[in-house]
Amino acid sequence: MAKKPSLGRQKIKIAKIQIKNHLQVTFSKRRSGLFKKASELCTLCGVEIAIVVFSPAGKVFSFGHPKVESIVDRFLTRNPKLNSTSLHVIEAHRIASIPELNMQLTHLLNELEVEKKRSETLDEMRKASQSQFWWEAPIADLTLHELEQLKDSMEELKKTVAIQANKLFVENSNSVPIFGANNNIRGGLDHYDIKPPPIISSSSSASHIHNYGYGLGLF
Amino acid sequence: MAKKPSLGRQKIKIAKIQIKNHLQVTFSKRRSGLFKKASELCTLCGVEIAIVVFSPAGKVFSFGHPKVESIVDRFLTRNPKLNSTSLHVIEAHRIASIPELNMQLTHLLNELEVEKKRSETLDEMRKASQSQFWWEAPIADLTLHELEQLKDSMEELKKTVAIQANKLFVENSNSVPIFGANNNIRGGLDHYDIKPPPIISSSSSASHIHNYGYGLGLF
DNA sequence: AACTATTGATAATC
DNA sequence: TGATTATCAATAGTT
Repeated sequence: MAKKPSLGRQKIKIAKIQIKNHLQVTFSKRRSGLFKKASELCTLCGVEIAIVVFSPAGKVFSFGHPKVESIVDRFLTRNPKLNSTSLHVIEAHRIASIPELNMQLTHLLNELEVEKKRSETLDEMRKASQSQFWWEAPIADLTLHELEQLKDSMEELKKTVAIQANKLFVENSNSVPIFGANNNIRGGLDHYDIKPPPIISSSSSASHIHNYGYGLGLF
Repeated sequence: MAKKPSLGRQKIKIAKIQIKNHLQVTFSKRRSGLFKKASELCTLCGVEIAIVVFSPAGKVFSFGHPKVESIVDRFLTRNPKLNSTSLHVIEAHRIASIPELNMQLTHLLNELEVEKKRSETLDEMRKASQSQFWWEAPIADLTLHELEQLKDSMEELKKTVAIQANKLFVENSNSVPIFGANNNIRGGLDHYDIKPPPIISSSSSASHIHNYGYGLGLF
């Protein structure tokens, strides 16, 4: 009888797999392969790795050692872990900068007052506008699904605020002491200090709208 | 003549490599291998991947398609892309003449929270610096233990700030029904977002940051 | 960095 | 899913 053993692995072109079932299998296999490679790299070289994958189905898979959050947070804030040496340096600056901190705090309290007044004003305006009609409409008409999405959005905002708080802390803990060491640096660092960056970041966040056509409404 | 060809690849144990030189070579090889696998997975399965690696030397290497920031941001906020349904909802609300005021207020509340957080942080730091005298001792006199204490208290502060951020959010979301009445939160944040400011991205060309991107001709 | 013998990953198949 | 196998691709050790 002519046996037909498996052809075994065949060379494939690196291009989008069209057969959905096939794609799912390949995704699963290669994802676990990728995570395995990552874990080996961790062990062999003692490095820290985070991997985040959004599947075509919108599921999120992640690998992280020691922890995805800590690594991506460090990446986002561009803050390498402080070793004791850099702590020395930073702390030296901090000690020299307590008066500067106070000055900043005073300045900030002023800013905050201004912000509070502005927001109070706008809140008044909002209340006034409530007497109009715009919000009589929607919520009751939303489907459960849509309500869940609203909930997600709100949770995202909550999370964003928490994350930003962390970022602020880390940024402050690094950049503030430097202020005391050199007044001229202050202006430059102000950019990535606190103020919600103006329009600039809109371009980066706008880019998430474009994918390459392989998302096809799956999200 | 009896040549002595390479033994070729030999099996290795997955454990931390001790020989530094060897480790560096392996790290380099396997890192590029990992990124290549990731890019293949992107192409084959049409998924979005972000990888961040902190090398033992503290350098950052990253791979991202389409963009590390957008992916990790989505991961952190646990918020999948808006699908056409929610986009439709948003647009419906917009057409229904939701006042620009709402967006501005959302933006402003964000700013205010950020300002509050900032001043809280600085206030904490100021208080800490006033009450803990040992900080003011010459840095050289600090023991390792004291430095660790410092680190711990900084981390504690970070947590406090994050918690406070949550409280603020909840308070505001209770007193400002606008959040619930329209799904504009995401859209609003897209324009006024508190992402890591773009300036830093210029440091991706800085010597200590190494980025690999799918679609940049690197593979 | 380039080379090659081997191991390790995985495409096809069940 | 999970297992098998023939093959391809990655890489450890060497130059």
